Amino acid sequence: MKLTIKDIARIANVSPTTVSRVMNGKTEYVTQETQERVLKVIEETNYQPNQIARSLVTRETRTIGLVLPDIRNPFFTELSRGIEDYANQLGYFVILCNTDHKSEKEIQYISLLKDKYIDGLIVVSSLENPISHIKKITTENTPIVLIDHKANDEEINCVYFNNYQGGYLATKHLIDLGHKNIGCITGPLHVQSAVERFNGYKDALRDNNISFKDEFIFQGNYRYEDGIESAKYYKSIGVTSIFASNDLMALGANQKLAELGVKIPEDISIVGLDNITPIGISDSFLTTINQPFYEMGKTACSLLLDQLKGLIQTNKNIQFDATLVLGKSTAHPKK
Amino acid sequence: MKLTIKDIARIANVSPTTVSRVMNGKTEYVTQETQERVLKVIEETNYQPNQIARSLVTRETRTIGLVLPDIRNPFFTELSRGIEDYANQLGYFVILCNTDHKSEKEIQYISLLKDKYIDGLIVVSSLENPISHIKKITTENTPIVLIDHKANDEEINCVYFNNYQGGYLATKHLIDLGHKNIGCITGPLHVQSAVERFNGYKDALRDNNISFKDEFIFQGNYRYEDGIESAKYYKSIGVTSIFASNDLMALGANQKLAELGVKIPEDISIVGLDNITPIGISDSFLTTINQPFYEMGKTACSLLLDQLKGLIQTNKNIQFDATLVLGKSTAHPKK
DNA sequence: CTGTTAGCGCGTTCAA
DNA sequence: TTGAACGCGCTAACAG
Repeated sequence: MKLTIKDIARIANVSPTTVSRVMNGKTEYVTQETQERVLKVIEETNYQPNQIARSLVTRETRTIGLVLPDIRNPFFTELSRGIEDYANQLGYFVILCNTDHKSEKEIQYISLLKDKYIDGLIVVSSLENPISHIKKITTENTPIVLIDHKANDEEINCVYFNNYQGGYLATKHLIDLGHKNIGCITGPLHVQSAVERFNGYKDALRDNNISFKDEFIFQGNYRYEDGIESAKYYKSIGVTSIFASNDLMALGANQKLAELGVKIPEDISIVGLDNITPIGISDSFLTTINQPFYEMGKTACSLLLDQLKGLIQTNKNIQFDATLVLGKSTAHPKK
Repeated sequence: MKLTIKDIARIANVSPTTVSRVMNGKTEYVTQETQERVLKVIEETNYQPNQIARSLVTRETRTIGLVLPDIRNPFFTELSRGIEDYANQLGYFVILCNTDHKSEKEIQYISLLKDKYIDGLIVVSSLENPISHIKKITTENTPIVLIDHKANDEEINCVYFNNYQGGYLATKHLIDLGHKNIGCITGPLHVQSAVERFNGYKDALRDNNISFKDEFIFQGNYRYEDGIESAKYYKSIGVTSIFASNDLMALGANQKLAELGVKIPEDISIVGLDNITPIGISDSFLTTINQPFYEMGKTACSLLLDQLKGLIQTNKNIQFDATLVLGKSTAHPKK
């Protein structure tokens, strides 16, 4: 049979309250003596308080919910470790929910997790209008952090990556190497991040007096296969370099181009974006733009816990910078 | 302010007990009429019962703990999705804890999660003697499933992969292709799975009258880098094929051998084990042995939940079979 | 400094 | 068929 606070109290010859006080460090009003006596009993009996009962009265579960599309996606794996490491360090547990990019699943999970079960919520949303949706199903007082989304004003806490800067830096790198014919594999252009990356590409060209050419654009969908598909096209039109809007497509293009006998980077330079480090690819092969997933997760979690503890009141928008990671997939164009 | 069962009772003009009965489907003794009235109020007020309070009396949290070394490892990512999909489908949440292969962290997590917070536990242990350790910190009645471990008798529920068969099949495949000089990159031989895979290799040779040669063995540590390191050695001693005890090492060896000008599979065939499908590697390149991570997770979870619900009493050991997955990294040896 | 009382929000007797 | 009373194990308010 499990021991309760009453048992400990009886054995230590004190009241349950005193035991509670000792456990919770409210030791200011407890004699050194009784304190030691209680601690000894707790130690000896290996007593652990019932968290459920405790939560019922304190109204905190020390558990946060993490809702994301799919943990198998390397971004989210890394992100989740950032979140979990931070949370666990502060004594919080993390409940993980995969939505598979489905709105119904996302809404259902959030609704289930809601304010009764968790202290806070971190969401990588797949909804069209996440803020209004999520605010509808959660209550005022549930702290929330949105990842990969940017809010207006201080509606909600947001942590996101500067996608525009990512596209800009990637393209600028190619320009700096001397490239003028620069292809761009875009992401799905109904998605914000893809548009921003694309805008970065366009502005980098403009700022360096290189004219934008429609035929250099290949619309992809962020998938490895899109990179594969683009390869034949780019080989045929003769660009000297390619900016792929994410690493998956960059690697796909690289793979297929190599198969087609195109030398990377001698014939065509490739730069990606995200800096996922897939197993089995020699490190530092791909030149890319780093997106600090782990750090973003950590920051999201710290933002959440700070709010939870009342350390901050206002919501924040925190943007993470893009940085260039040099690899072996880019070089000067051939003369 | 949050609504409680009392509020609903008052609004519907019944007692809290009746509301409780309606919510829990104990409707046998409730008039159709009152039932509808209560349901209507619940609907209108969007009332959701407090799970904490409920858990305090029912003694179930509908939450399970998942303790594993590192979610970033593709095996565990896949495994966790198998577990989560199954759990969520049945209305359970999953709390994820990464131990980074550290015994202290593992013990600490399990101890924290313990029987008060969760209904059951799934563990991929890094402990030397997981069963005795884990049984010590958990109580009798906490259902537990161990993954990647095999128990004697019915001490505990276990789900594991037939590593021996994996090593055997991989080696047999090379033999069937006509190879006689077959290298083996082993895993860390203080780990059970590595020993079993190695034994599979040895027995496959023996059963086919190929003598075991010490110089064909390269001891690795399951890391990509070990594969890289082994390449030079294998090139120098002139094997025609290599069985790598996991895919990571297989891919490492492949990478380095290619750089050294060795053609795969013409000069050297490579077969791996695990069937992880790393992003950026063309699908089906590597010939390997499939380990069904997702299925194993699902099975582990179903085992746990069955036990939770009292559907099964005895503990089970469930073994998963190895299957060959043909890729492009193996071929007949040159004459 | 310590203990008594009350109550968190539910499910579960037991009596009506 | 319904409801009043009790208790799950704990913390908080108030006395002493």
